Amino acid sequence: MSDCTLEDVAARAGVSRATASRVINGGQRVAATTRRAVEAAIAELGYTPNRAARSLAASRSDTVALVVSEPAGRLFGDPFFGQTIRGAAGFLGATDYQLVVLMVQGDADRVRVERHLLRRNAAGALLLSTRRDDPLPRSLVDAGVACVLAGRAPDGLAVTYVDADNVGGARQAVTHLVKQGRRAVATVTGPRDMAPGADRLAGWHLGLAEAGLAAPASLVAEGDFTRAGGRAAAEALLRRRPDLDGLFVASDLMALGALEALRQAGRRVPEDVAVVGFDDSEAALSADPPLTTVRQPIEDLGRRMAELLLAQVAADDGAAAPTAEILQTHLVVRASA
Amino acid sequence: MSDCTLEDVAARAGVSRATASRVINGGQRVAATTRRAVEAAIAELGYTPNRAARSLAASRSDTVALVVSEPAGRLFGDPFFGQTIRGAAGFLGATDYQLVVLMVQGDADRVRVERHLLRRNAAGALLLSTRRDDPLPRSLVDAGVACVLAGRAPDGLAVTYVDADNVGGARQAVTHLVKQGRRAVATVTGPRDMAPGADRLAGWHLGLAEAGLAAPASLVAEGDFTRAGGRAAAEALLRRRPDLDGLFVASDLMALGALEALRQAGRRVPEDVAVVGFDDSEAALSADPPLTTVRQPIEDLGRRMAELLLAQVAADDGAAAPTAEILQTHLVVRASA
DNA sequence: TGGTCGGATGAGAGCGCTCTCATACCATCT
DNA sequence: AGATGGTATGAGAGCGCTCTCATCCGACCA
Repeated sequence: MSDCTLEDVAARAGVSRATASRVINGGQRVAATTRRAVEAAIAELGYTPNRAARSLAASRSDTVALVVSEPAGRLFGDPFFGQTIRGAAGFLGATDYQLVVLMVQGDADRVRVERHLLRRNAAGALLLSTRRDDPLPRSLVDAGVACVLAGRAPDGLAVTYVDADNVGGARQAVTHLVKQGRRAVATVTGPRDMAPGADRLAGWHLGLAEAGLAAPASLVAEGDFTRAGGRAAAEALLRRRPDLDGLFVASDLMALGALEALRQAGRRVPEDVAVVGFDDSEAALSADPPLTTVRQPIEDLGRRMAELLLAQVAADDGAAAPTAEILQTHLVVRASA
Repeated sequence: MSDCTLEDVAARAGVSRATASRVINGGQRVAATTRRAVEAAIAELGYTPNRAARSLAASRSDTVALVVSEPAGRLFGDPFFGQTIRGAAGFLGATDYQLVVLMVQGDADRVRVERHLLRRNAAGALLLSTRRDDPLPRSLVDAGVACVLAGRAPDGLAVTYVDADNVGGARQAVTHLVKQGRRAVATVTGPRDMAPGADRLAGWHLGLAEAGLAAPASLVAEGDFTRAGGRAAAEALLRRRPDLDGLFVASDLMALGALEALRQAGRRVPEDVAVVGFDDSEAALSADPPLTTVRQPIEDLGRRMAELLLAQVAADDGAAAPTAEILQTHLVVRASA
């Protein structure tokens, strides 16, 4: 099984190396009998192509880079990171491509990774990064390196991306609250200059509008995706709007803080105030009461990113139009709303 | 910056390709002035070696495989997975090696991955897998492929591994409970045929022994690392030992279940029963009350695994003795104990 | 001064594969 | 029968690098 080359396969099948190669790569222009002979030889020998030789000769890479910018890793949290990798690696496992993980933790790394990609050491890149001002996506696009972003692309950047339906998910959450008879449905937002923060707020607006309810500024408080921030925002909301009876919080972690604030204020959840979070993190399940929340298909996101990247690589006629793909979210109803 | 080969560097430096290569690879037997000339050329040209060509010519791989067996991914949970990758990839980023993630989700994958590694398509493998009966580690060791396991190695397998100090962590937890004056300290264990389950139980025994307390079987209930399992085990414990005043639960998730059982039984935490978990997962923080727990240095674990693997690869005199490395755990005191 | 030794360097042969061409072959058409 | 076209195949030139040898040159010794 160990070392055996194309040459060996060719010899055993009684053909030339070129023909054996043809069979392996799609097998166009090969007579059926010849192909069968080669395939048999491959099976008997347990042949596996040498990846290095292959990509050297073809001057293309069989590697897909997953670039993780450190701030992203921190903010999105590990589950997000791990699940995305799982999705992408799972999909790529069925192809000839391999997933290599590139971590960017400082400027030296940034340069190294950028050079690596620009020199075409990977077929393309999957970018995980929250920073909207990260220059890497633009460099790659300009250099014609195939890439796919996780999360909505920055304005003005024509690049393929896959995102969870933040707007739709938030809308769903609000609709759910309204259906429970809530009329004063407030929201704790994420930072508004981050796409998920802005989008979930937009979804809240949409949900209220659909229900014919007003969305005054007094029902909006900005958090920062941390637990403490969620708590502070909820407290402000409670002060401004004592009539509050529904609360959509743009992340589970913030919702945990909001739950504290509500408890402290003597409000029962969900009797007095119904709460819906976002993310369906582990924390949502362990909250008290368990949090109704919006689940994002993170693993699917990783998978789709990989899929779209390969499509882009395959159709490398340069002019491949950037695609945007929005993955449906799903409301998980628990006790809090 | 883009394509420029060793040949270009050599030409610019006025030397032969061989000499340029020497400078890049350790630079033995090269005159100081020559070396400087080559280094200058490299800098000016922004040269980066072609990985494929390199590993083809040297017939070695610059790739480290991280093999994730699916059951492991599920059981350990995503945070474990993500953090390990982060640690390993972070460390490897500073070397010439790259981390490729290989997911094993079925038999086809198993064969593919095994063949991949046996054919030396990677310099070595980092193995993440809970199944003690997984045949992969043994195959690799037998074939002389460098590898490092996450978690204690199965008995009889001479292989390097890195593990968190499950015994010590559990001991610490128990000692903490005893120091709070608890005398009837029970434990909810993981499955005993899993190393972490067995080791944490051993730590519990150790802690009690050190405190001069007895450890009757009535204080032990087996869980399965799930929340429901933890709840059931705690209920059993409460039934058997109404005098229970301390509880060490071998995972946070199970501790969440135990907390439910205690609440239902009308016991206050920590007043009536003090509880300590294990893992310091996100859930621990959001539990009610926030869980005192044992934190494992997962990211360090990934980093050390990578480090030990490279050491093994470097010292490939075959007879490299397997190393075991145990990473210290750390008690995080919150409200539950 | 001739001989010797050792370190610096260059020449060149691959590593295992892909891919372009040229060639051989057969069928079809005039 | 000769011309034409299309398809299956083989020959061979690299891809960019490493590594073994042979070579060269200056230093040192007798």
